[in-house]
Amino acid sequence: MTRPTVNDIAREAGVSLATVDRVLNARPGVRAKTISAVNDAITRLGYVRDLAAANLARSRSYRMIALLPDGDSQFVQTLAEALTEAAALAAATRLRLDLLRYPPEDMHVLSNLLAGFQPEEVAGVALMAPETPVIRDAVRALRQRGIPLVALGSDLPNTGRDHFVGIDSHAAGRTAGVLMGRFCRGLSGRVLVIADSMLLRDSIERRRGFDEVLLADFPALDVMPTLETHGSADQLRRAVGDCLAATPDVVGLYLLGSGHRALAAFLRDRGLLGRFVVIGHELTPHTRQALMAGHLDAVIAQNPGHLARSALRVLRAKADRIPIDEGQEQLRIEVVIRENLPAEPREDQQGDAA
Amino acid sequence: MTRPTVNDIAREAGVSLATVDRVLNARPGVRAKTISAVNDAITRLGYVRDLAAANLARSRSYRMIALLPDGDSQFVQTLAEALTEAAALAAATRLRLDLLRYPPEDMHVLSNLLAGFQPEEVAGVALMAPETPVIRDAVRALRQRGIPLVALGSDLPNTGRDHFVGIDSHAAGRTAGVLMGRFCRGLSGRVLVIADSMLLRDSIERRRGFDEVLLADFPALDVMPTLETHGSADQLRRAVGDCLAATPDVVGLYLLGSGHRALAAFLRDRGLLGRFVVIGHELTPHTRQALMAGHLDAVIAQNPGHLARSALRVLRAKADRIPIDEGQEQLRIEVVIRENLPAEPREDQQGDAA
DNA sequence: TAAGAAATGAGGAACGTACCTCAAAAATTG
DNA sequence: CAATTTTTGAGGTACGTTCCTCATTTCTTA
Repeated sequence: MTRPTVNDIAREAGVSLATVDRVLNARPGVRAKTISAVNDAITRLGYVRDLAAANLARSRSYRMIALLPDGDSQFVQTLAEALTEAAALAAATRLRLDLLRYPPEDMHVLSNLLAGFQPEEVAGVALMAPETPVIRDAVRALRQRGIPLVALGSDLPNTGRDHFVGIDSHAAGRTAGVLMGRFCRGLSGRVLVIADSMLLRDSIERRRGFDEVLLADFPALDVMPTLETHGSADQLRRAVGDCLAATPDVVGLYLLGSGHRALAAFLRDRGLLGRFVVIGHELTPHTRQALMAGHLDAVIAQNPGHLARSALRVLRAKADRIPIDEGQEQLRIEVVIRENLPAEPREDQQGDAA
Repeated sequence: MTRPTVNDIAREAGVSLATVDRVLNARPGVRAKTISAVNDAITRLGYVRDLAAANLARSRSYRMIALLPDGDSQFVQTLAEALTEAAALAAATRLRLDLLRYPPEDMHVLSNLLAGFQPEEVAGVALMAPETPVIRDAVRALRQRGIPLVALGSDLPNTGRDHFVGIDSHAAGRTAGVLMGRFCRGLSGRVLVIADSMLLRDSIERRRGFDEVLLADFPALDVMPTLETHGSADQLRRAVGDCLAATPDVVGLYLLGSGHRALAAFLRDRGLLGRFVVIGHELTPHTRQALMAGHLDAVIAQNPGHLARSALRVLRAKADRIPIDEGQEQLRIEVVIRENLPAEPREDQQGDAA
């Protein structure tokens, strides 16, 4: 009736507890025949190791590290908060997360940080970084030392990272493209694409997906070359202003990255708010506000809370060398419009010990 | 350096371990002054109770029950699988889930089932059922006995259920409405609404949300009275056929419930596939296929995996009387189009004991 | 201030697993 | 077959908490 324990296995298999323990924990000195006898008993009884007890006995505690670029990106900021929150909850199951920020302008700082992590101290690393050669090497070396690493938000496919926690940027761009195309049904004209910088893998892939869809399925829409703002509101005003002046038949705006506040301010000044179909990425206080006000028609987003929790779950699984639940870790490309905007996250996080 | 334990609290507060235990577990016989002394020590040390150890000591095991209506609804089927899968994972943390189905035509069977659950045996119940008077009474009685209950998929607001795991149907209907309106930009005409039955709370609320949006924001579209199919493909063919014959200017179809396969077959027969904007609910093998084929333009969905895991987490939290993480339990109203369709779930679930 | 009640302390057993040591048994080798 | 190696058994301690008992101290109140 109750759950079988290691003692039950021993009895069932006709061996001692010590032998069961050797088999369960893959310790040496057991004959193949005995091993299979124990495993048979395990399957016969339907034994499932009590992870709580196991971790308690091991007095295992996991120190994880999350590395995010420094700067004032709203998305990174939100993700940092989500990580902190997820870590607070995971603290009850002996996981500690240190959240570090690195200067995005110098990858050597990050590389040195990574090089300093030792397997005795660090049970896993979640990293959000572009895949430069320096980083690639540092990640490879880290994994060589036996420290699991998951790429967070932006993939590092050529580093052998253990897992990627995030959404497929290309598919996200395609999704944005379809929405742009469909929301512009019956219209013909040009679509402006605005990015911080086209050096980031994410931006490139989104743009590629977006273009694909518009080219194939919405011939009435014409996608213009990307306007790069480098995070500057002035540059955005200038670039978009010039472009609108030169091409009067703009019907849609696609923001690959940030700049929603600057764009809204600019459009408001010109009396153009609501004139275009506007689609952007990531749900931040700014995009949320723009959605509510109706200046922004849709946002393609990944849920920072899910991102954070998934990263911690995967890292723990990797540290324990147990398989991950693919279904649970598959993050959705969310389409957010005003009508399915989730309620504002509340601020009062009361971690109560009682 | 290491995590503080109950012994550390005792030392810090200058009391005995027994007293700390009394405070932590809200046992009687401690002066208010002592309680606050202990709590101060707890906050000073940043103590977080080790849940693994706590549950081990309690040798608490949770037997939860999930109750779903019987029948061949694809969504319920998928949800049942998700629950089984989530339960398999939760087994490692001493949770057992019994999944029961009840005949949807007789609520007294369900009511009797609920009446039979005793708090000594059942740590929590997840229930998907319409809110009839019989059920309302049974749920109230259950909670009176101290058994936590969460409403699954469809809310039971007047029963005092501990929590609702699911999405807001009204908002889901509004979301469907906006997509219908925007995907029909430039068109004017009628929109057909097809439902299994309008007796279900969900259908009513979706319909209400849908109507609201179309009425307020898309005056060019005219919503027709609901066609009820009662789950029968024939009835669907007849009703939709009659309606299309009578009103030639139909531009959109909205499926409140199931019937995607029957609708696709009907439209194919008539050579009408792809002629209308079609929007439906829930991601099932049928809607997935229809999305891929392009017969269905968007699906408003809730993620069955999230639903299942959220239900188990909430029930466990309720059983432990600890607060739930609102952020994590807030389920999103997903908008699924072909471009953000998640990869087909794989079948090979390998639960490995080693 | 003495009797009674309330609060606190001391100690131990238990939960299921990990990990250790030492001795005994079994298998393998020369 | 004896010597050696390998495998197995027996038993203990530890992890951090819960929950119990019984003794002792401290506070109330008549």
